[in-house]
Amino acid sequence: MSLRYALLGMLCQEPASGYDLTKYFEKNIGRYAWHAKHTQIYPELNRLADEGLIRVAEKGARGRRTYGITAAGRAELRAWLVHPSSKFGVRNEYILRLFLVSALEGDDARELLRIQIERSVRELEQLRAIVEEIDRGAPKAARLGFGRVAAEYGLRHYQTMQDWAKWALGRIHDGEPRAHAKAR
Amino acid sequence: MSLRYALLGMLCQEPASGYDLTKYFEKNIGRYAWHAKHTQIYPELNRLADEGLIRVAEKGARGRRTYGITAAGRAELRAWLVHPSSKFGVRNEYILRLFLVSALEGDDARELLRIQIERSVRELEQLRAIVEEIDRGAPKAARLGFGRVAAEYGLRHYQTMQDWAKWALGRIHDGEPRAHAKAR
DNA sequence: GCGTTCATGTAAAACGTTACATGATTTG
DNA sequence: CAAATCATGTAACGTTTTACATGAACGC
Repeated sequence: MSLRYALLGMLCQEPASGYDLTKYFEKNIGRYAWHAKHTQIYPELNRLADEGLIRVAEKGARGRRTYGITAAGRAELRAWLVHPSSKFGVRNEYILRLFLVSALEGDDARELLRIQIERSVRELEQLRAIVEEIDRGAPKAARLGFGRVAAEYGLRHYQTMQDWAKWALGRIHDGEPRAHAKAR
Repeated sequence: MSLRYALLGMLCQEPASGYDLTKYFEKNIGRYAWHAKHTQIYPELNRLADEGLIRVAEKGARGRRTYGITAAGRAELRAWLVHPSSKFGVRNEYILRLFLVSALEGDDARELLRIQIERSVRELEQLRAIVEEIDRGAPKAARLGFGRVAAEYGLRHYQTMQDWAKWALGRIHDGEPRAHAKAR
């Protein structure tokens, strides 16, 4: 059910085609908030159009259809955002891996945590480059999806992950690796 | 496919029943890394047992079966953690909502962001209480799932979310709400 | 003994991924 | 004119949720 709201939210910012939206998912929103592929996006767009929440605003070359949000669509999105819905449903394999690393034997865990930290350093470097590019003008890129907002989140998120992984590494060093490994 | 590794990871820390694991998912790992319900956990445990990756270590009252990981299970988990698999597949409705808020009209967005920030303040307070409890002894709670490691992640994660939401709020205030609302 | 928590399951429906498919337009 | 990219789709399969189901043990 979240997919439709993600789409409405993106179309609320600016009109876009299914192809555009697929790219936004890949680059921005899909990296941090919600992931979807074109095979799910196209049918959902057709459904949203049938329900009158979005509408074809423009037809382009190669059968391209640019959709815009309707008043009904905006109302639907707003209603969803306002209503509490305190239930989560997190799925993040990257974080899962970091959690599970700490279940391994001490040496293994240390080695794998170090690798994960290195990876997130590289991730951060790439993100910093993207943010700089956006901030130094690049007006088109800035508007794509949730460009700047997403990038800022990514920056803070990966920094947090890295700090946490280092904290976890320190904890393993400090002698309390797996309380139960000994007890077994 | 991630579910089975989440289960193996938890059983690697200490033996547990399907019922225990369901609770760990609700309280710890499911809040930050991977979410699953008992209707998915029980069949998966039976499959893992059939494959020899886990085994019934103890039978208790009310049909309770406590599983322990086998050597094969540990090897399987390790192999998965070592191999790169750089593809993400994030799904986090909470973050999605924060992203989408910025797609709304200025006033609406400000109001909703404030509500979200208040929520995460409360969330943080609860977490801090849990962490304190764990650190002040509470040896059983500390061992459940990824208790302390998960709580620390949660702490840092929610603090980051809150800081980011405030940053986003400031950005909306500073006159650049939705570049395209005007252009249309 | 009554309500709650413990403990495990099944089946249908909804959601999401993978593999397959097609053709138009642009770029070099 | 060949390769890359743009652009949209369908069908089979796998994963996850929702609704339904059952019964044992514990606390009051």
